[in-house]
Order: sequence, then structure tokens, then C-alpha cells
Amino acid sequence: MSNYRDDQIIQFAEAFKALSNPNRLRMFLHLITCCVPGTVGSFDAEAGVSACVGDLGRDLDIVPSTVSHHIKELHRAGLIRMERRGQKIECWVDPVILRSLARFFDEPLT
Amino acid sequence: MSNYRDDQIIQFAEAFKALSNPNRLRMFLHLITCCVPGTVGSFDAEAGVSACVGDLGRDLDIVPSTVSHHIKELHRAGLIRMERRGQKIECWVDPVILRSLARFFDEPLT
DNA sequence: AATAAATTTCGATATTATTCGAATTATCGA
DNA sequence: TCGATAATTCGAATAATATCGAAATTTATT
Repeated sequence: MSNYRDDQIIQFAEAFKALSNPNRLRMFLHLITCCVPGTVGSFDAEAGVSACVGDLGRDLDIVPSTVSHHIKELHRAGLIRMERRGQKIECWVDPVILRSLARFFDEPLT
Repeated sequence: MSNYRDDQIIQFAEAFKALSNPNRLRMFLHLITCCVPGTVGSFDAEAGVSACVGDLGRDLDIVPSTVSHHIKELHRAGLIRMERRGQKIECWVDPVILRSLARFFDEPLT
């Protein structure tokens, strides 16, 4: 039937579950648009381009502990990577899974 | 930030929610691979190529009422279309949303 | 009209998810 | 070392989801 193994299907389902929450999806889009996938945003406080946990929760009307929880979910699903830089923890989108998700929907059309 | 309006983000989140259940994702993949998106599968019982509700539940170890529920979810999320043909109800993938989902992940990479 | 096949609806239950607030940990700067 | 900032952990309340089985509906066949 499908070209994917069952464990791959499970993995895709996990990714979609992570993106099924509107707030998590907004965070993911924030990361996608604020910096080139695979890289953390440059630290320009003026331009407001950044990607730490606190920034991702801004404009979302949820408390920090909830933001933290959501980011952990995105990370568990393999969508983002995280790294501590001083007090802040930087996040960025994993370009590999982004590519595989694009192919997931693109392949059947080509 | 993102290129999408908030109502579009909500709509994407709905689509991802529908695909977040492994059984629903398998059904979706079944539809994608059994027939060209936008068309129902040809009715060749020999080849086993078809896309009615009963067929989608086969090999999935879930009862018909659960299959029906899942298909309704896929339909509510706008992922598939359905049409009655006699006793059976045929399903096929909506090519428009498939394209928009592909772009969702493809755009940031290009 | 009666039966069979395909699907849906409904109600129930068990599991999982969302979000909060309080308390805790980690790091930086004075 | 103290205080401030950033983030996490934990427990709890509420809401949503997945799945089943029984009963009902729709369509085709005899």
C-alpha cells in the first residue's frame, strides 16, 4: 500500500500531533519564519528576531510553564532542536524533518 | 510573523489533528496511494483497488463504527471528499488541501 | 416484503491533552 | 553571594479523544 514502514507512519503521526495544537503550530511557524530552518535566529534585539522559549510564548496568552510544555512536545516529535545559551534556551526547526514532511504531501502529487 | 492568517492556521491545525491518529493516517495514506488524489479508485475487485469505508478499515483491526468515525474526522478536517455510490460510500483525497499542505512545509525551504 | 450488506448514530468508558499556579533549578550580573 | 531572569517540574482541574458494542438507517437483491 503505502511507501512508508509502520514505524515511519507512527513518527509522522507524532509530528502531526505536535502540530495539531494551534498554539504549538504558531510557535512552529514563528520558528520557521524568524530564521532559516536549521539555524537559530540572529540575536538582534532591535529587529526582534530571536527564538528563545520566552519569545515563542509572547503574543500567545499562555503562561511560561505551558510554553515550556509545548516546546517539549515539539522537541519530542522531532520537529525542533534546542540548545542552552546562557540563561536562554534557543530553538530552531530541524530542516531534515521539514523536508520529509514536505515530501509526504508532495510525493503523491508528482 | 507568519504568512498565514489566524483562521488559516486554525485550519492547518485541524488537518494535522486529523492526521495525528495512526489509524486515520493509515487510511489517508491508503487513499493517497490507491488512487490519484482527486479521483476515486477504479473498481477492480481483483486488484483490490478501492476506497469505500469498509476497505479503509480492513487490515486496521478496528470495528466499522470506529472506521466511520475516523473517516468523518478526515472529512471534517477537509482532507477527503465522500460520495454515496449505491450501498458503498466512496472516499478520495482532496487535491487542493494536499497541495496546500505540501506548500506549508515546502515554502520555508525554498 | 423480507433479508442482507454497508454505513452511521448513540451511549459508555478509558485514556490522553490543555492549561494553570506554585515551587524549583539554572545562569547571569552587581 | 544575592537578586533577577529564564526555564522546568509537578500536581490538579477540566476538556477532548479513541474505541467499542448495540441499535438504527440506507440501499440492493430476491
